[in-house]
Amino acid sequence: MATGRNHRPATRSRGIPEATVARLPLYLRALTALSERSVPTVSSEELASAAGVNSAKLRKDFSYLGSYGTRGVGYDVEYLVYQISRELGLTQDWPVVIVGIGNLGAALANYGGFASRGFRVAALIDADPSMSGKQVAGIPVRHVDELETIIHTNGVSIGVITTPGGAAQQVCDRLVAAGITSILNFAPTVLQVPEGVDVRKVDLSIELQILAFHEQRKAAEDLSRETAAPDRMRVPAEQRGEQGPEGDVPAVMPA
Amino acid sequence: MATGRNHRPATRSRGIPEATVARLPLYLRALTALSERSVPTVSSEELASAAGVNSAKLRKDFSYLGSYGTRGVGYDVEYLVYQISRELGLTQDWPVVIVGIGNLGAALANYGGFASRGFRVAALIDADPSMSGKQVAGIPVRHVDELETIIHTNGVSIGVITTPGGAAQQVCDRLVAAGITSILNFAPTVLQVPEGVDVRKVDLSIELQILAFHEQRKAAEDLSRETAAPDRMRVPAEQRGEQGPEGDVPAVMPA
DNA sequence: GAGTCTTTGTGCACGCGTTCACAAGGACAT
DNA sequence: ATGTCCTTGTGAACGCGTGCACAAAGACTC
Repeated sequence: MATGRNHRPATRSRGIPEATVARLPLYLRALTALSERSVPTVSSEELASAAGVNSAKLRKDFSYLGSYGTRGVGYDVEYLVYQISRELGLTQDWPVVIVGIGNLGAALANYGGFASRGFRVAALIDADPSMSGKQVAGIPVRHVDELETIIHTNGVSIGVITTPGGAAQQVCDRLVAAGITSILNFAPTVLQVPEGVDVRKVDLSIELQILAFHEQRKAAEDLSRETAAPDRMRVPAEQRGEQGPEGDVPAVMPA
Repeated sequence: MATGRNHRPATRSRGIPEATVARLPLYLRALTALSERSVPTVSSEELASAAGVNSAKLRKDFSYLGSYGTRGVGYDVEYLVYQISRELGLTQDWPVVIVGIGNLGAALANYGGFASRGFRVAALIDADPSMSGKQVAGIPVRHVDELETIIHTNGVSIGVITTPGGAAQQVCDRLVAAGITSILNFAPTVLQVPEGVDVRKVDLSIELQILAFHEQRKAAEDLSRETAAPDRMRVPAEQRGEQGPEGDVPAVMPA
């Protein structure tokens, strides 16, 4: 080390940019892989490429955590793993409840990625009484009536909602009232929460729609590049249900 | 309304900011709900609140699409639904393949949100031969050897990867080679793709880690506030493994 | 110990996204 | 018609995130 001299850039654990926080898990994953291969050190260039980001960005991200690298050498893998884990709060064990044990909830319960890295499924909760007591991924499903009790007894502060959209807000309200302050929402619903509660959402159909937008744009570009005369596009090529990129079919006009 | 007609603000389908595109599905969902309740028009304020965004942002977003509102009145719900659907490319039907029919893949196959809005599961694909022929959500699972054939015959351009992390890059390469240009990746892997291929990732453990970060920060703030003033609820000093926000335990220092 | 080489850490500039604040525009009543 | 009232559409300012480019700093050689 010897580098220990000062370097406490004021922007310590307080001011880490949100965009950086969102990338730390990515770095952590890449570093863990390196660690398992017993790689001792890694340069910003190598690590950045493994994490799929730009090396300057990575260095700047790490600079918010502190000066953990060695110039001319790179970063100590084990040390970085520890620092990032600590920064993300993964040195402690976060109990999590999953509410809504349908296909998706069951899939998440079975997902191995939980326990491995600081998270533990404290309980599975469902509103269907016929589910109660059944085991999913070795964990018994409990009725939603017990929600508050479960949260208090286990000191849960993170909840995952995998209910149908219609039930999500209701479940959310109960979770928040019971003391949950972080929610991961898989339901296709915009949750209203009070100040101080974090919500992150994962929404399959939104992601697909964004992809569809770009896909459409790419198709339109290809089409206009293919035909020398950009006047009339719309060739049978491609999928059946086609539509000009400027398909101004009024269809439904406002009255 | 009679407002229709004219308005072609130059910034047509070309320059829609990415951030706006990502919000369009949100607006669309809120509008669809209004449409089902037969609400004829909606103001930017109302719609914004339903979509969980700021009304100025919403108006600016819509301004990229064109001038579809009526001053003093608001937006025509049906008309906006149509315009946004068209912009997102949902007036056509996108065939999608899901690769990796484990718990998650099966959950997605069962998810109703697909067909309802412009997407159709063209095939389920898995590498396990014993899965082949079995039905999941009424769709037969086919072997990964058929991947290329399936994609070509159905003109698929969007692929969903729900394999384990180790297989993801390999599957991705095959999808891209077969002509897929948009990928939704659920595997915990950073995919390398050539120029022109869009990848969006959904990663449960990354989301949880981000929540954990904020949760830790909130806990640290509460703790430091508690020293001065007593707090209502919140029983113990938190779960077992607590750690100061500045827990500078050197633990392992690099050489 | 001096010089070279490598890689970090960061100052700076730029572009995107967000928000404010208000003029422009249209509906509706009189 | 004319005036009032309401809501949109947008110019402008600001802040965050990104990427470049380079000086600073340590390791390694001779």
